[in-house]
Amino acid sequence: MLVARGLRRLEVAARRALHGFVFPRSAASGMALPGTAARFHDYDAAVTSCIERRALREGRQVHARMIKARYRPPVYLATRLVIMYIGCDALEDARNVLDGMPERSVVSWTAMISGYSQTRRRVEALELFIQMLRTGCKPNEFTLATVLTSCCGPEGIHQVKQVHSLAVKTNFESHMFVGSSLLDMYAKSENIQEAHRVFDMLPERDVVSCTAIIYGYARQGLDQEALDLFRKLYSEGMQCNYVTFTALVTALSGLASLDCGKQVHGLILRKELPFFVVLQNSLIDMYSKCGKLLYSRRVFDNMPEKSVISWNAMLMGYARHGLGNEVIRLFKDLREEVKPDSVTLLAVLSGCSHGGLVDEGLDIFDIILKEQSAFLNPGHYGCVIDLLGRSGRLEKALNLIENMPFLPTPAIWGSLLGACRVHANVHVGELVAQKLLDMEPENAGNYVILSNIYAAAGMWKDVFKVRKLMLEKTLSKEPAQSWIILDKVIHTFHSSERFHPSKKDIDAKIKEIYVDIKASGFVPDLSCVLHDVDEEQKERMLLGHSEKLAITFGLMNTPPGFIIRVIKNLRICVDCHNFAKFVSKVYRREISLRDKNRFHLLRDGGCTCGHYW
DNA sequence: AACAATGCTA
Repeated sequence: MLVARGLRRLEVAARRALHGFVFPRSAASGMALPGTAARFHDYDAAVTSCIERRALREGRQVHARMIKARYRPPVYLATRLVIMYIGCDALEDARNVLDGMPERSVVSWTAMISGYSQTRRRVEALELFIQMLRTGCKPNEFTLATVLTSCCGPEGIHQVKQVHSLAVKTNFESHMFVGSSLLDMYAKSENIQEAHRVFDMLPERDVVSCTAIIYGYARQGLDQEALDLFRKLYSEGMQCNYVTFTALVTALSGLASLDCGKQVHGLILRKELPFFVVLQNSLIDMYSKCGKLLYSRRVFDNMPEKSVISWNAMLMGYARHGLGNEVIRLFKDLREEVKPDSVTLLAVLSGCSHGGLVDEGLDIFDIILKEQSAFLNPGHYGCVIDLLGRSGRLEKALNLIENMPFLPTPAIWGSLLGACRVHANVHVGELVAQKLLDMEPENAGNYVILSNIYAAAGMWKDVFKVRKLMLEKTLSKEPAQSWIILDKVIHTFHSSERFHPSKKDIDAKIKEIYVDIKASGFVPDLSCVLHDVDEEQKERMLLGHSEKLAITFGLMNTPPGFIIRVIKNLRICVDCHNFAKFVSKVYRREISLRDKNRFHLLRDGGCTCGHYW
């Protein structure tokens, strides 16, 4: 029985994955309606049949027949009606039946709460749950597991804690379904310690709880921890299904570890799982974030069925790598297969921006404005402002911000400020910076860019003013770090790294490189240093940047001709970008640099970003 | 009646 249920769940999941959550409905009516003299068993059989076939129209007829015959269904049968309506996505009808019930069972309440939960109507789910408690009905393990999935709004953590305490009182805390849901919700509200504590308390570790905790780490960006935990649980014999692998692959996208990614992909292939769109989508994304677009494309091309997300993941991959023409080509193919959504449009605009296809991007934006403007959100405008900024049309960008149907977000102003830096426009830059500093006075990055703009214009007095402002506010930015993966070992570097075991060798090598590239024309960009120190010290500080250390380490530890893949957690600094360009030329090495936003592929002194990022 | 679930830009 249990096994059969498990298999059905799997099948349901597979169908959902394949058909994008749309269940096939029964086509023709094949059921005789209960007659006027019908009794409980006749109605029960009819409603059950409708539940199984998700036959809404017939269900309504049965319900109407009951009313017409003045038949008052007992709690059980009325509950079945609620379940029937929910299964047919007719939530309002279900609610009407529930509200009309003189008595309700735990099952009736829970079914309705579950209906709201599954359709993301969280507020209604929680309100109904509270109403249920007020009437004195005691929740059971089904209710708690269900209602928890609705505790993920902004107030989520408080709600989770309340339901948690209720679970403790009712002794369901360690119930597998309740516990899994609980740990997942803690993880979703960024409370991974508590999530792990709940996980450790569960009587056993099943696929769902293991997957939820691994996903929890991956979602927080604790990718290394997610991978380590998977390794541990896997060696302890944990069961895996396609959701587990989806979680794992997501963690690997964050780590950008191509070797681990390939290894896990191999493991997945050996498991001979049936086809799941979701898992394949995560593989497309993983390979593109590891810098292997060819593999992404191979996964993409081999999919027997694609969802719009598959296309979007592939588009984003091309966009991240600055391959604008590929984005536009794939977008054309996409429109013949699926309906674009707002993420598709974002990917296309972002692809045009990263690929330097300014006019093409603006044309596409015009078409979108005419045909699908309902899809547009501030993000799309952000991409277009970036596009205008790239081509130096800063006034136009400013104009668009003022006339768009949204309030500008800090990110949008930030994008324009970056453009002002690239095009050395102090006038617009000051204007934009003023808005931005008002909105996020604590964001150190904005001060840095403004001071870069002043520095590029030689306005040293103003540079000093901005620095002073920063010092007064004692702002600190997220510490920069870069990493490189060699032989499946992750080597992480921080600025002015002091603890790496190869520190001495790296220092020696970086000085050697410095001499070589300077001889080829490299000039350090001192405006990248914001500390008020003398020039010699500035040069020394620049050499300590984490991406330079990682590149140097890669150059030392890989054979000639080997591509150096470095990942950075923030945007790459101008001086380091220049450094990498010269290294690629002088040492004849390709360098793939993934920063927070995109890939830079440096080859023979040039970069795929076109020097705008 | 119930737990985990892919893509998101400057």
